[in-house]
Amino acid sequence: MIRVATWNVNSIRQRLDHVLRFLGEWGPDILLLQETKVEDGLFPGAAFAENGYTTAFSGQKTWNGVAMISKLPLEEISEELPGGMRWPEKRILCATAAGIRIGNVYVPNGGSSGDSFASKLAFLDSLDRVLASVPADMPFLLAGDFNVAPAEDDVHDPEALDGSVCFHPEERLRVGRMLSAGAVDLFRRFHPSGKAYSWWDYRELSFQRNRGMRLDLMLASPALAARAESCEIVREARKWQKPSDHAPVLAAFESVEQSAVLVLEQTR
DNA sequence: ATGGTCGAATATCGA
Repeated sequence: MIRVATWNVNSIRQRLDHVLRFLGEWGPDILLLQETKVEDGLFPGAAFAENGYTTAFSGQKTWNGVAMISKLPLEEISEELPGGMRWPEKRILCATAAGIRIGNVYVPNGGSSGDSFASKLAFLDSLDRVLASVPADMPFLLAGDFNVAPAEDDVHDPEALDGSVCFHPEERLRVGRMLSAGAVDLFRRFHPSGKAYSWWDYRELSFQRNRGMRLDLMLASPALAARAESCEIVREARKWQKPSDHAPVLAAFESVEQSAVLVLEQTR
């Protein structure tokens, strides 16, 4: 079994204790982080090394920043996604672990000014091309903070929020394209309906009132989705002292050896 | 319609 998680931590330096606690209590083999908000020279890699994890990170001062924390070796670490997608800000990190090519993304929020929304749509268009470039038999995971709630069950009030940032038809259309092209939204594979959120605004007691959005997604290629065993949102972490506004999302996959046995049994 | 709460960096901006 291989466990992979994604978490927008809203500053790795503010959330270091939370990340170590999550690693200890939930045991992911690989954890993808977004919004680390730290340049590479100040990334707290030693704290993870002391606990037996290897790290890869791509950060910048003040904003953005992505990282991967792993028990397993991280190979072919790159700031480029399959098909050649790159981005001028530090929003992309890609590596192979346990034979799975894993793309970690922090999609622009797109909420502050006019051209930032256009840039968000361009980022989502590029992700669509990334997925199209991946062969169906390649185990590939595209995960992170997409800043898009794909469906009505992914927001607390779809009527009120329709057309607003993170629940705008143009954003949902683009995520919908990825899903209809064959990418599998792992959380919805195991929880096809029902309200579910991974982010709650710090303001207006949103978490206490459970008014949130499901913005953190794990999209699996068909080959990897076939090996998925579970996918959960770890709401508990949003209750910890001084939390991130996002909760981790954790998925489990059969190891290649397990799935090979399954295929043999099915073809017998 | 506005502001509400965080984080980085120290006045505001981004989310």
